[in-house]
Amino acid sequence: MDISIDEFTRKIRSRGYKLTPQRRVILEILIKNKDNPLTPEGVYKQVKISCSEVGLTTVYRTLELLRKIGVVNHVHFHDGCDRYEINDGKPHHYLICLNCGKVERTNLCFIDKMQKILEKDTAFKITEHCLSFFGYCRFCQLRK
Amino acid sequence: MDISIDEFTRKIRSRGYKLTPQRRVILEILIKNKDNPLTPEGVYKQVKISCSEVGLTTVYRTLELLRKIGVVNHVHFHDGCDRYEINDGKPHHYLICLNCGKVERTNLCFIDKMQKILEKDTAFKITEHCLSFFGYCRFCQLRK
DNA sequence: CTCCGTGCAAAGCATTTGCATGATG
DNA sequence: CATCATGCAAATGCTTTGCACGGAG
Repeated sequence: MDISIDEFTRKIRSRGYKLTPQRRVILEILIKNKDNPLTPEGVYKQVKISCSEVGLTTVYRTLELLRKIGVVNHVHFHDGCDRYEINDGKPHHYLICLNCGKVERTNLCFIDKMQKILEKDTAFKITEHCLSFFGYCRFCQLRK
Repeated sequence: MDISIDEFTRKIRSRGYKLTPQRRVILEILIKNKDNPLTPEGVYKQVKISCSEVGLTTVYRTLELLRKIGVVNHVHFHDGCDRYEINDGKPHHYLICLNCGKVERTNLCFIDKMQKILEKDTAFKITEHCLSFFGYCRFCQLRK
């Protein structure tokens, strides 16, 4: 287990933010779903399932806060809503099937290399990136 | 000039879609803005500037149509709206400054290679991808 | 006591849909 | 002239904001 809640709570506190029960619950859910980027609505539902109570507004605000301090990443599946995943320091990239919606994760990555070259070439200081691939999974290829 | 409107209109017609004046205007605008992914609203404004009349709904529908037949790409800048750019066959990737919003384009790309390996490893058939980098441009780095 | 965080309700936008009208091949 | 495309208005859905209440230090 390379993700600990303590590590993240430290990060939150060190920035002067309080670790409220709501923030803790949301963090736990994100850690539990580390392989599955959740929408704010998805986080909200999981909160209910775990028998806790957190307002949807708070979910939105917390996710944005966590993103700002680098605890979660922002991901897009082109389906009209934002998704968030815990940032464990490894690159996460996704394969999204345009037919069945299946999502596969891959951590194959040339991005580090690409990022370094880009930073040198452009003098940009890169802090985040977002990469998703879209296409058809092996089953949907057959079904067409 | 490596982008011709005829090339795209052929693509549209060959799929059984009609080439209406509205679609033509939108195509022209996308070609004119090939270095600058536009939001549907942005396309709509450009239409007005060029003294044409196209409903916003039609803009949405046309962009989605063009995306489906591979004429435009879908891009995300994490700012709450979709963006579209003409697909000239070259990879387009972006550097988005989180401070001033400046967007730079780069076509440095390991994605082709990455895509081939991914397809082999996962049996996914990849048809699109979306890659953006976020960070701070050289000016905003100094201003902080 | 002062802040910061929360949660409700309402507002704000981007996007989609229903439907009657209009244009195209 | 049948079909597909358009455009308005309304609906939808995700996200943000205003504001009063509540809790921690």
